[in-house]
Amino acid sequence: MPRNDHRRAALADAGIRVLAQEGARGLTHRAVDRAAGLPVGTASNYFPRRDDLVAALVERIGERLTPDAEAVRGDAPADRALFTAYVRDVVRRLRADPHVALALFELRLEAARRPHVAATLGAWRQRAFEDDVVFNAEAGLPGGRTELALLHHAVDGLVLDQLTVPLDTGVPLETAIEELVDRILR
Amino acid sequence: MPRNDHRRAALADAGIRVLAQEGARGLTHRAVDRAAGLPVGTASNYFPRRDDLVAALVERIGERLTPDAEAVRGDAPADRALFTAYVRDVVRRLRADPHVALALFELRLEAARRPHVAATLGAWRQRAFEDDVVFNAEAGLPGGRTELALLHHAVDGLVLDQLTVPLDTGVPLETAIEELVDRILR
DNA sequence: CTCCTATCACGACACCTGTCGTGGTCAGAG
DNA sequence: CTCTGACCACGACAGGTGTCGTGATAGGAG
Repeated sequence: MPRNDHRRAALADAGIRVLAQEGARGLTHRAVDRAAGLPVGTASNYFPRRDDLVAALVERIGERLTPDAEAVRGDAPADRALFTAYVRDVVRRLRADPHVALALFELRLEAARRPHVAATLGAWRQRAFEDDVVFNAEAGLPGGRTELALLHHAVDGLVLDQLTVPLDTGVPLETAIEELVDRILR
Repeated sequence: MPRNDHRRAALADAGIRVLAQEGARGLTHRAVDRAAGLPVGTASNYFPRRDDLVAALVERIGERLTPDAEAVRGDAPADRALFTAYVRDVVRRLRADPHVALALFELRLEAARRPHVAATLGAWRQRAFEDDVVFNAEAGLPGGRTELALLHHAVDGLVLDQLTVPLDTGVPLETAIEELVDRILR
C-alpha cells in the first residue's frame, strides 16, 4: 500500500462523494478513480481490497467531522442560547456538505454488517460523544450525559430526515432545533 | 410482469432480508431468488429491472409496517402513560424484526438518489405522520403536530443507533424512550 | 377433449466488478 | 553518472451482474 498521504486523502474524499451520490452499490475502485480524476487502478493500488477502501472512508470522515466541532470556542455566556447556537451550527454544517453526512449514514448501515467498520466507527462516535460531555461540563453549558444522549439521537434523526425525504411537519428546521434543545434540556 | 401476489410478497420479503443482511450492494436478482428458495430467474420475471425490485420493497415495507400501528387500540385512559406505551411499542416492534427497519433505512438513503423511491417512500411516511396526528387528536392523547414531529425524528435516530452501533451513553433504552416522550411533550 | 393465455424455469449475452501481476518512472543515495 | 527502491499506470482474468429471450407447463374456456 503506497503512502502518499495527499493522494490518499484525495482518493478518500472522492470515495465519500461517490458513496453519497451513488450509494454503497456504486462504491467501486473504478468509480473512485473516476471521481478523483486519476488513472484506473490508483484506488486499487492504495486500497487493495474493498474493505480497505471502506476503512479509509471511515477514517477520513472522522478527520473531516471532528476538528471543526472542537474549533468552536467563544467568550459568550455559557447558557442555553449558546448551546442552541452550537447545535444549530452542527446541523448547518452537516447540511452544508451533505456528502460527508450522507456517506456517514451509509457507513453506519455498513457497520451493522461488518464488524471491523462497527469497531472503528463505534469507537469514533463514542469518543465524539464523550468529548461533547466533557466540553459541556467544562464550558459550564447546560445538559449532562442524559440530555446529550437524547439530543444526539434526535439530531441524527432530524438530519437524516433533512438529507433524504424531508417530512412536511409544518415545523421549520430552525424551530425544530430550538424546540428540541429547549425541551430536552427541560 | 406476473401477478401471483403470494409469490410476489414472498420475493419482496426475501428482498427485505437480503437488503438488511447484505446491504444495497448485495441486493441482486439472484440473491433474492436464493433467499426466497426459488429458482434463478424468478425475481427477474417479477421485477424485470432492478428499480422495479426496489419499488416492490418500498411497497412491501409499507404493508408490513403500517397495519400494526393502527391495530393498537384500547380502553386505557388517554394520558401520557398510554402515549409512552405506544412509543415503547413502536421501538420494540422495530427492534423485534430488525430486517424491516434496517431495510427501511437503506431505502431512505436510496431515496436521496432515486426520485421515484423518494416519491413513494415520501408519500408513505407523510401519510403515516398525518395518521399519527389524527390518531392522537381523536384519542385525546397529548402531543400535537409539533410534538409528534420532534418525536418522530428522535425515535428515528434512537432506532438507527440501536440497530447499528449503539452508543454507550449510560442511558438504558427504556429510560431514553420515557425521557424523550416526557420532555418533548413538556 | 382442444386450445389458449398467464405463469414460470432456464439459458445466453454483454458488461462490470475485485483482485493480482507486470513493467515503467523518477527522485535520491552512492 | 549508476543503482535502487518506492510509487504508480495499466493490462488480464475469473466471477458476478442486469437484462432479454425462448420454451415448458398448467389450468380454465370453449
